Amino acid sequence: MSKATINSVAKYAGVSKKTVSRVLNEEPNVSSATREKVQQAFKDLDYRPNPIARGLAHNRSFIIGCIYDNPSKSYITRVQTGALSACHEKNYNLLIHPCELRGQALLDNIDALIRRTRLDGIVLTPPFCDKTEVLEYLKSKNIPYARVAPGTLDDDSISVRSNDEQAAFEITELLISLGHKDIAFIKGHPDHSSTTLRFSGYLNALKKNNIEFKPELVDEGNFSYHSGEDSARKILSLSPRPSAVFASNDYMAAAVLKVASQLSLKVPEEMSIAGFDNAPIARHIWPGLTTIAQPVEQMTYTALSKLIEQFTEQDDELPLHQETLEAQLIIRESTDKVKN
Amino acid sequence: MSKATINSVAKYAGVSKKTVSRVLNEEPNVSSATREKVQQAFKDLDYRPNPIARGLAHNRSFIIGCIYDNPSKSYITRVQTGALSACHEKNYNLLIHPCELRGQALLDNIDALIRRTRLDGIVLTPPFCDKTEVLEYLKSKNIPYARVAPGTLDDDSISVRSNDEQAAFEITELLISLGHKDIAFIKGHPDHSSTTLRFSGYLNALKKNNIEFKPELVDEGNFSYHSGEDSARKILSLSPRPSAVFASNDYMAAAVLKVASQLSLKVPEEMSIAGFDNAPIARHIWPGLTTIAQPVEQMTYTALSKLIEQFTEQDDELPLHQETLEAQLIIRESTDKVKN
DNA sequence: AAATGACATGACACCGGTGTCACAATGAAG
DNA sequence: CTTCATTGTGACACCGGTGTCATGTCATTT
Repeated sequence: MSKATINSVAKYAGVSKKTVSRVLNEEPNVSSATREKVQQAFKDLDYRPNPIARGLAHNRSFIIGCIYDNPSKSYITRVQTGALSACHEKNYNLLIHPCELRGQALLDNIDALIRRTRLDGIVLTPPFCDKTEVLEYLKSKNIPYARVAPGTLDDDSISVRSNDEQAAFEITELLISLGHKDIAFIKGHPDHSSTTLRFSGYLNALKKNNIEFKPELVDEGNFSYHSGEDSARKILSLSPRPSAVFASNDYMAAAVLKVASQLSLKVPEEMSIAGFDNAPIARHIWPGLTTIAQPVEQMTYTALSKLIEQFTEQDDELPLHQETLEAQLIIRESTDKVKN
Repeated sequence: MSKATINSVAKYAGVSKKTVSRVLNEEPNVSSATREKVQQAFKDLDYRPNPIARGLAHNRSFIIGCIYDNPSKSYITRVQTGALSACHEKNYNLLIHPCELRGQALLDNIDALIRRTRLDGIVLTPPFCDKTEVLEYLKSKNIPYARVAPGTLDDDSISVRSNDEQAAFEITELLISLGHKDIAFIKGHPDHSSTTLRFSGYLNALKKNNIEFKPELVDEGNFSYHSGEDSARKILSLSPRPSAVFASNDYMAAAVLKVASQLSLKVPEEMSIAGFDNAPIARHIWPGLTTIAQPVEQMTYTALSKLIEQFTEQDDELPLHQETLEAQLIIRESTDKVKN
């Protein structure tokens, strides 16, 4: 059985448990002869240190919490994938914690998580990464945190994001370059900073290309498929009808496609549609959606790696707390030249 | 700061730490006066016991692992939701562990997980719940586990599933009742037991309704959208073309819909399509997919609750280790009467 | 030859809880 | 008025690691 403890290893190797501990942690001042004896004992006894005991001694849990409230399962899964690979690399464990941004007891909820698990740090994903309330609470509790895809980089916390605004600008310019002038826009959930950023990329692209901004072409969604349907119905019944719709995410874009089908509008011949996020649905519907792929896994991985590194290198000031990764335009079948 | 330990509480209340521990664990033989004093101290000092120390003393981690290898993000998320609610209820933590069924070092991978975290139990989701190799390994290591949606109930482990075979039978009968006789079937991934069960439900429905089984109408997929596309292309180019397709999950059904669109085949007028799982995509595409909704959250919740209960009630033999929950037929727009 | 310092090692307390056991106080039974 | 259970309580060791400090062994310096 895997009953080997540090004591049994010490006895087996004929040294003190402290020496075993030294070998374990690669501390200096152990003779190579002793080191080898102990390492042989590790192998012979199939020993693994008990992380719980180690945690108690260090007053650490080696647990990272990941907080999210996001309707997109694929986004969540991608965040988890990135977070897990960072954790595994550094021998940490990941605890997932879905919770509601607007829940009445958000801070109590997070507090309960912290106390129940004694976690060492937290990864905040949208929309929590922009919730001042949460950030200040964590600071006051002295819980280190890292932010994934925040809207602002104004404090000195670890933040990794991608260039939402620039990407929205590019996809809008793509539509413009295809001849579209009346480009409708569906906004995302107001609690998410990406909503503002993407809208602003859209506006910038119009401005740069001297296209008049028409407020009636903008509708407010909330990133859900359902909200996209509502917005699409409004937008597609406008007269004159815009020739393209840029939705702030792929679920809403898919909803636009559905409504277009119901109205027997051909996509992309009569209507171009663009989304954002490169969710699986973007390639699971026909025509496939032109969209933006963000490096979600990599953002999370990077943020978490920085966070964990910060635990170990206590005094070295790392100035590179903030990073912006590139998003990528993906052109599929849902966008085409405007029909004259 | 939340520095309150059992020692500080003991001093504050003027009792020994053992007595505090007794109050914490609701042990008998504490006078009500003492109990109140200690409970007041808990409040005054805002004390929470340290789960790590408790874990060390008990040689427990209060961690449950959840192992999965599933291409469907929504399925994973639903499993997680169910697992989390069971864990929170019993003050356990959930560790997610995606890993590859066919990876060369599956058992090593699981072994590393166990040793790294010292977890108290494992939830196995498809396809792991049917992998004899894994089950036997866990038994040999004495790690308690619960199975979600296993194909067989032949051992005495905790298992919660839904009636896949019956559900597939019903959805096939629905198609038959709509007048379809040539109903194609796309199988799932051979490693998943649901693949066999769903196929067998399909066969039973044909048989019961005296419809000839035509092997050329069956194609092998692997639950992925991509495999569904391949199968759809084969099936839809058959001559004569079947009037309906039943795919073993919604992703493959969505792919059939895409291929049908590309061939300008109208769904459901010229072709009925049914899926399985009620994944988000089933209602995110147009027409919406007729499908089967399984109580995934509830299955996982139930399995995990039973598992955790088993830790506490050590000798009481609970005979209700196995349970089957009802799946539900959901009729949407993708199925209709056959055209004559 | 004695003093110095670098290195190697172990004894011991400690992290924050829990289990075991001893013991005092109380009440009931003989 | 003893005797004996029962109840309430605390001292102490222990879970499996880590930190601190003392000590022993050398090689180097003076």
